[in-house]
Amino acid sequence: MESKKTTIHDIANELGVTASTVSRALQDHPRISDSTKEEVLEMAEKLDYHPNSIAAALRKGKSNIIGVIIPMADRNFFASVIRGVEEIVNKSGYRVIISQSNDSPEREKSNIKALLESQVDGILASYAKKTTDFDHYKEIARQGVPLILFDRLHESLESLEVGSVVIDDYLGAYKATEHLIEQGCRRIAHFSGPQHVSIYKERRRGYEEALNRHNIPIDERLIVESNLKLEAGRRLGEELLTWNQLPDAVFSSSDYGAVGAMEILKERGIKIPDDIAMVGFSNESFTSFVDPGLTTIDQHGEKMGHFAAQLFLDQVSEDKDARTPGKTVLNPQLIVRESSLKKKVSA
Amino acid sequence: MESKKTTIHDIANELGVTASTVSRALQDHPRISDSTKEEVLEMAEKLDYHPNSIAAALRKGKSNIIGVIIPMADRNFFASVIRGVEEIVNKSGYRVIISQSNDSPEREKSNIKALLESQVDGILASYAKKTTDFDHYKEIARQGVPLILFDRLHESLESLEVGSVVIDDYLGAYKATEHLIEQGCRRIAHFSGPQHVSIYKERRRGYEEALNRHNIPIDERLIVESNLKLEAGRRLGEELLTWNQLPDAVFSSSDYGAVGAMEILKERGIKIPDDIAMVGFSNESFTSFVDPGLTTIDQHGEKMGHFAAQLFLDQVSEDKDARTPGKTVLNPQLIVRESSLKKKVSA
DNA sequence: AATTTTCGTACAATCGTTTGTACGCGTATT
DNA sequence: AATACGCGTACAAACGATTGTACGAAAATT
Repeated sequence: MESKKTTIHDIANELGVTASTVSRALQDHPRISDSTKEEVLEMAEKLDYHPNSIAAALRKGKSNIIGVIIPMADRNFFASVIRGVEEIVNKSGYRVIISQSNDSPEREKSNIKALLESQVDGILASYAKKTTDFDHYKEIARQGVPLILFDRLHESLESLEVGSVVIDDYLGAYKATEHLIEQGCRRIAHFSGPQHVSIYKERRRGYEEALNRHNIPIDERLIVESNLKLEAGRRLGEELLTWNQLPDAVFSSSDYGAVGAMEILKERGIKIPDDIAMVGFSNESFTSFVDPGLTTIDQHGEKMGHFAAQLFLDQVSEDKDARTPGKTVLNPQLIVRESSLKKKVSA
Repeated sequence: MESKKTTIHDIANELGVTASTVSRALQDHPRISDSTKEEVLEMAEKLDYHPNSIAAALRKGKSNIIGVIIPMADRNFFASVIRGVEEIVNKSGYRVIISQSNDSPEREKSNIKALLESQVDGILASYAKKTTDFDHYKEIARQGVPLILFDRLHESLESLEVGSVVIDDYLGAYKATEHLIEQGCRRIAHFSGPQHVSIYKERRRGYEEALNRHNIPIDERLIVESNLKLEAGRRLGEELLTWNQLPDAVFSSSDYGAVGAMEILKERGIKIPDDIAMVGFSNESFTSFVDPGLTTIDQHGEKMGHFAAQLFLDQVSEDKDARTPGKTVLNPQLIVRESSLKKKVSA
C-alpha cells in the first residue's frame, strides 16, 4: 500500500512549482510569498509529507544529531546527565543518540567510529574506566568534530582542544572526609579506584588533604584500591574485618563500594554508624533506600549535562568568540544521611 | 587544516579508476579484482578515508539504525532491555538510538517523529504510562516502519501488525501472591497502577486469581491504585496505617511503591516481614540493597531485549515466511528475599 | 514613459554513495 | 578462425533535500 514516500518533488509537481520553492516554503523563507507557503503547507498535509532528514543532512553536511557516550545508562548519575543534555540541545533542534560502552574500551572505540560515520555534529563523552589509550578520542578532534568530556577527564586529553565539565572531585572528597572528622572519626579508611582515572586520584587527594588539615596522619594501610563495584565493596568489607584494628569510618569513592561493604559489616554485627561511619560518592538513587541511609556526595548530573550541552552549543555557534573550548568545574554537595551520624542530632 | 573530508572520489582520482569501482572494492564485491581491492584499501588508509553513512543511507533508503523508545533509562529493567537489544542487532550491523519519553506522551510523540524523519529502519518501544492516544504509534506502522512493542502493550495496538514481547504479568502477579499465601498471609493488600496500562491490569488479575484459587475472598478495599512511584508508596504506607485492620502482606505492582511503603512502615515501628510481608515487581537493583531485601518478580529485561531485537530482524528479513509479526510472552521469575519470609527457613 | 528595484520563482549543481547496465578485452569453445 | 563467454571496470542515474544564481514580471523611482 505504501506506494512511495512523498517528497518535496511530489508536492512541487502537484502545485506546478519547483522543488526549490517547496523547500523554501517549508523553511518559511522570506522570499516565498505567503500564498505559496500556504498552498505548500496544505499540499504537504494532504500528501502526508514527511521530511527526510537524511537527505537534508547529506546536503547540509550537518546531521543535527549529537552523540553521547557513557559507560552505562542505569547509573542514576549518567541518566541525569543525559536528561540535562537533552533539555538544552533539544531547544536548538539537536537530537541525542546515546551509546554505552559498558566500560569496555573496545565497545567505546567501535561506538565512536559509528558515531563519526553517522556524521554526528558533536560528541559528549565520559570514557570507560578501563580506557588507557585515547587515540580514538583524538580521532574525534582530528576529524573536526566538537568533543566535550564530562565527569571523567584524562591528562592525555587535556592538550586537545576539548571542552570539559567535571565536578571538583577533590573538593567533594575533602568535604566528605572533613564531615567524618567532624563526627569524631580519626581512623578513616578510604576505598579508592584506579589511579589513572583522574576522578579517583582527585578524590584520594581530597581525602588526604582533609586529614592533613586536621593533623591526622595518613596511614597508607587504610587506603585500598579496587574497581569500586558492589562485589568489590563486599570483598573490602570482609577485608576490613581481618585488620588488627577496625577503622571508625570509611570514605568510599563510590556508592556501590560503600553499600557492598555495609552489607557485609551489618551481617557481621558491626553497627553503622556507631562502630563504623560510612560515606559514599555519587548519590545513586539507592543510597536513600539502604538502611541506614548512606551519606554521599551529589554530583549534579543534570547540571553537568546542561553545562556540557552548552559548551557544545558554544563550540558550534556562529559567534567565533564563544568558541573557546571551556572547562567548567562544578561544586559537589554533601548529602548527609544516617550512615555517618555518630553524634546524634539533638531532637 | 581539515581541508576536506576524503570521499571515494578522491580515492578514485588518485588511482585513476571510477568511484563505482572504489565503492565496490570497499564492499568486497566479487567482480572487482583482488589487486584493485588492495590498491583501494591502501589508498583509503593513506588518505584517511572514512565512509559517510548518511550518503549511503540516502542512496539505499536504509539507515541501519533502529530507535528504541523507553520511559526512562535509569530503570534497571529498561537498561537491561537495551543491553539485550544491542547485543543482538549489533551483530547484524544495526546501531541503536535510544530516546526517552520520561513517561510524557508529548515527548514520546516528538521522539517518534524525529526517529521517523531520521529514517530509522525500525522502532522498538515501551510506551509512556500516561499515553492514552496511540495515533503516533499507528503512524509508525502506517509509514511501513517495523514496530515492536515490549513490556507494555495496549489493546488498541493489538490490531496493528506489530510484534510484541511481554512477560506474563498475570503469571508474575499470581506467583507473587501465591507465595504470600504460602507464607500464611490472608489479608493481602495490592498496590495497583493505572488500569488502562495492561501490565497493571494483568497484575491485578493475577493477584485476584491467586486469591480465588485459595478461596480467599477479594476485598476491594485492599486494592489501591496510584502511579506506583516512590512517593506514592510512601503515601500508601501512611494510608495503610489509618485502616481499621492492617493487612498482613502487600503485593505491589512496582518495587518503588513497595520500598516507599516499607520506609514509612519501618519508621512507624511495623516489622517487615513479621507484621507485614512485602513483595514488589521488577527486580530493580535497589531491591537487594534495602533492608530487609525485597522479594520481587524479575522480568528478564535482557532476554526481553533479545526477543524484541530478534522479532525486528525477522520482520526485515529477506525470508518472507519469517515475517509474521510474532508475539512472545516470557515467564517471570519470583525472587525470594527476606521481606516476604514469615516462616523463617529452618537453618 | 523609461529605468531601476523589488519580489517570487525557476534552474541547476551539489552532498557522497550505490547500483543497473554497457562495454572492451582476453580466454575458452567449437 | 569465428563466436561465445567472463572478467573487470566505466558510465550515469539515482536517493531527497538545499542553495547560489538567474530571470521575468510587477512595483517603485525619476
